Amino acid sequence: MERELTIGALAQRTGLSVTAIRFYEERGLVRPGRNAGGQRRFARSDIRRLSFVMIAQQLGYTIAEIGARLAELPEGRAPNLRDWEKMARGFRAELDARIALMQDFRDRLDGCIGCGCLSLERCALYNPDDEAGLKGAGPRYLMGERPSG
Amino acid sequence: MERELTIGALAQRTGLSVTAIRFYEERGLVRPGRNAGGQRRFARSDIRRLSFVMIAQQLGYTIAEIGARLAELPEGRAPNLRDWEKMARGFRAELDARIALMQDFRDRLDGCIGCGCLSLERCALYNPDDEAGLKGAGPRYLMGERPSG
DNA sequence: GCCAGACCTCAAGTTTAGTTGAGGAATGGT
DNA sequence: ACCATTCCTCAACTAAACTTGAGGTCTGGC
Repeated sequence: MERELTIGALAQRTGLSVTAIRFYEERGLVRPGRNAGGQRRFARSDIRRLSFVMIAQQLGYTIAEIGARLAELPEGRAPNLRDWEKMARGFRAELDARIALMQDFRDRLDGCIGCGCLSLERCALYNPDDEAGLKGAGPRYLMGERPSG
Repeated sequence: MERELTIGALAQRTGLSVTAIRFYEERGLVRPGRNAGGQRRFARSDIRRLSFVMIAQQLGYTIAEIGARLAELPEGRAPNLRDWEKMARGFRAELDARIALMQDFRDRLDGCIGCGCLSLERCALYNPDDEAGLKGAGPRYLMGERPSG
């Protein structure tokens, strides 16, 4: 049983394409070594790293945001369970916030879409009392940049 | 008080940029008329139409998906409350499904990130019992295309 | 009736997240 | 040694959702 994985093996294990993995390397999400012939050799822990990337992407995070999360993991050695758990705690907290926000959106939705207002100035969805909630972290295609007005 | 709005006025009311509104017209999300000089003139109901676009985008829907929803509204006349409510019902149902899915993801997350599995083959997040749930409708950057493997 | 500011079209550029293709080198089983 | 498969780099292409720029026209207040 090999200690290291070729890019093809990693692709098979994760379901990602080989080109996607190279792209992720370019963006700093994985840092494979090279063998004598110049080919990439990945640690087994990179399976998990890329799993995390895929999951976070499904949840709407960008590569840059995911990279920032992964940067919390130790650099030199393979991250252990404790490292992952620590990192996952922050991730889960953000996810909780996102879910709460979506529920909030949904609850406002009936009132807003169905209501008689024709102006966003009075729209509950665009002018919720707690504007702060919308300014927090999170993927921009989910939360969006608020229009400046 | 004017019955129709210029593109600039609409931009101010919605917080969108003028160019974004032109782009949305190109994609069929609004269908303004033109005045004698060839300039766009929008109905007041387009404020609401664009509000919907913005909200749906914040929730992760693509322009194409939003266009499909808006196509449910009547074409010739300005949509009334009942039209909007009918359309919003379907939208809300989808949103509920999305929230349920995210909660599901979150619940699986602790086990998956914190667990000892190094292979996606046994990962609860990638191989949930109810695969069907992931294949349903919804924005692809939230739900993602499942990798083929 | 002048003219700043708003509007018009069309083309090209931007970012994100990759894919596709060309041309070549390394790997590993026989 | 052979050679199919896998891997390498680099450049260019794709799609979505806009923005920016060039060059020109309309509108409306004085």
